[in-house]
Amino acid sequence: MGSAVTARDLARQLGVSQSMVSRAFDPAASVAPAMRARILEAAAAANYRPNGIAAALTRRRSRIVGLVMGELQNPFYPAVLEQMTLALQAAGFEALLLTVPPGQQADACLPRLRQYQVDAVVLTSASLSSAGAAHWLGDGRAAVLFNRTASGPTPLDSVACDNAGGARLAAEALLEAGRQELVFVAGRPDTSTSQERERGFLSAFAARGLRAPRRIAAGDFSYEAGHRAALQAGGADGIFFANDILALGGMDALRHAAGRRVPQDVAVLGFDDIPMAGWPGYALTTLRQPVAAMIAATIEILQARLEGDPQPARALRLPAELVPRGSFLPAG
Amino acid sequence: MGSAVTARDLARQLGVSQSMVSRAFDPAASVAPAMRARILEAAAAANYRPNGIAAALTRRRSRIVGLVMGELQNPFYPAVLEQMTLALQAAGFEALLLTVPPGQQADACLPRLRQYQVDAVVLTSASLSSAGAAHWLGDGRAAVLFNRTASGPTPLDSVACDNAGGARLAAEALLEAGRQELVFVAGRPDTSTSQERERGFLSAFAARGLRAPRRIAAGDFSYEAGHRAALQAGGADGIFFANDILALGGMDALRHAAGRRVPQDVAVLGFDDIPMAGWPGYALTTLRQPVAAMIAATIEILQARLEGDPQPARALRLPAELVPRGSFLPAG
DNA sequence: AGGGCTTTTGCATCCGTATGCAATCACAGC
DNA sequence: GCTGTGATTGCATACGGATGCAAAAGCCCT
Repeated sequence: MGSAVTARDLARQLGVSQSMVSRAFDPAASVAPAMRARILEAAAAANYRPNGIAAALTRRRSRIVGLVMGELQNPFYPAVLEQMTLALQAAGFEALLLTVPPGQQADACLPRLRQYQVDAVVLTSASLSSAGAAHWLGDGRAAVLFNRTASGPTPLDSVACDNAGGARLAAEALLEAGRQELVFVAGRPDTSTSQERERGFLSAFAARGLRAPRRIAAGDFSYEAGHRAALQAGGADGIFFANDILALGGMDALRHAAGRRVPQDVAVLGFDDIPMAGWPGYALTTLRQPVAAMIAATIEILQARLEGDPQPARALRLPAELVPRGSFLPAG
Repeated sequence: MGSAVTARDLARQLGVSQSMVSRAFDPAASVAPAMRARILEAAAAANYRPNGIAAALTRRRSRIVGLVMGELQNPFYPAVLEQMTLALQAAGFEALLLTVPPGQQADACLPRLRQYQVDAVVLTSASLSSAGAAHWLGDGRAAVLFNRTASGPTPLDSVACDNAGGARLAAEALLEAGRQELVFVAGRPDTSTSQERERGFLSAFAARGLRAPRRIAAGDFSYEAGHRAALQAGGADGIFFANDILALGGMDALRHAAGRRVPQDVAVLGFDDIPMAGWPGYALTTLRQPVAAMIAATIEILQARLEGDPQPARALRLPAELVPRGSFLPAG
């Protein structure tokens, strides 16, 4: 603390000005190569690193990105969080993690984020009101919705996977396998993921002139909700759950409570491809989200926006991939 | 950005000095009640909040706590992360999330944490070298190991659950139930959790003058490792896994690959009580870590240290609780 | 050698807030 | 009404670095 070396200390020690120390750390600054080398060497020796807080103050850019997470109990997100943090670090940002207190709107986090001069926000789970978004963006800060899409017209960029397309794949595979009585289990109704997956699933039926499959509302994206939903599925021979965690709960219900065999009696499909989907006890056939690509895209968009990219907001969609496992083996 | 209201703006508008605005936000400062009310009201109207970055600069305290996480793929940690973030927020801190790139020492994160003037660090999974710890603490910053204990003599505080005691409970329950051929499955060997759980498990045997149970090294704390380990368990009639995720992999192996019934043929116990342990498909009997209490203790220690508490480092242990489920029903 | 240029460097100042210190004010006691 | 005392307030400066601007130093050419 008192022992922390400052740019001034280093400058004095080297007999140069503090500005030069500052510039030596800015690759874009014009500094004689010899001088830069001398400074960086001395800095390394003294264990000096520019104070990020002070830099943030003058630059009006903190290089901190707020990560607003909810639903951390959905096993899809920990992996996202881990990779996102690493990717942000690699891009030169730090990640400030905010958890939305259950039931709250993400808008509640904005004041705290502004207070810490966060450059950008990545929102998963929770979304922003368009008023909140407009306010935030108006300040020259960036925001990206991850695995989510804004409902109304919005100035927010979003990155998600092609939920509808993935769900259509699920429906087509089930239909081609000759499954007759299909069911869709919806998750949290106010999420774009659940809505889009439902829409995509239905679209395959419409395209073939079939009547829409039965729909069960699980209420939210939890194991327990999936469990309950599956018990209402009656004699369905194919169930597409809005995400994996629902599907796992559903499979357990089907097998242990309803006494039905998966996949012989009933095929089960999920969405996300969380680690547990691959466990032999479940072997859940599912649609894999291209997480790595989604994260890369997110960061690219953030950086572009921070550099002032004036494009209108985009809703980027990356394709989901069907991962066949034991809970349903597609024909062919 | 340009539109951000500063304390000066507000002060000018109110015809007072900037200092008064600053003080109005400091509950300990002496400000006439009427003045404070007037300022806070105007602040609210103007949507003003003190710039945390600037405050951090003058205060030499950022009110940011670094959270160094690893093993985010272990479902025990997401819950910890979520609660920890909420608790830190409630205590007036922000959480900066750092992921240790796989295989790296947490020391690698310290420079970045210093750079952002983080007040304190909470380390889960990864640990600090004692040199790194000494350096960090010497700077007036705090650090706490969570769910981990330092191996050698160390100046680091730690909060964990009583792993040895919990493991002893597991052993005693198995022995009292008359299980004869017991096995301990170790996790990552260099973690205090695995070591202590093993030690505690063995101690129950020693106390009864029984020879030590068999030991299988899973290698790390993953589902797959647990799966592999269980296949080596032969005719064991009771297996205590160093944590839940190992136990789940083990149960699947026992049931689906080894064709053994749980709990009739073999009792299975885990440690942590992750959400999946409660799923009906597993119904894993396990030792619950008192996560909420551990987090509260962690924050309490952090705060005390930041206020200069000179106590020697403590290793706090909170008791684990046996949660009986279907994978092993203790006698009585 | 001198002029016109391009790099390098240093000087000052600013970012937005906190805080020690001195000035001011309010109010009680006499 | 005047002085003493404590509560309020304003002033000035510091925190650690970034950066516009001008001064200084090279450099190339005629």
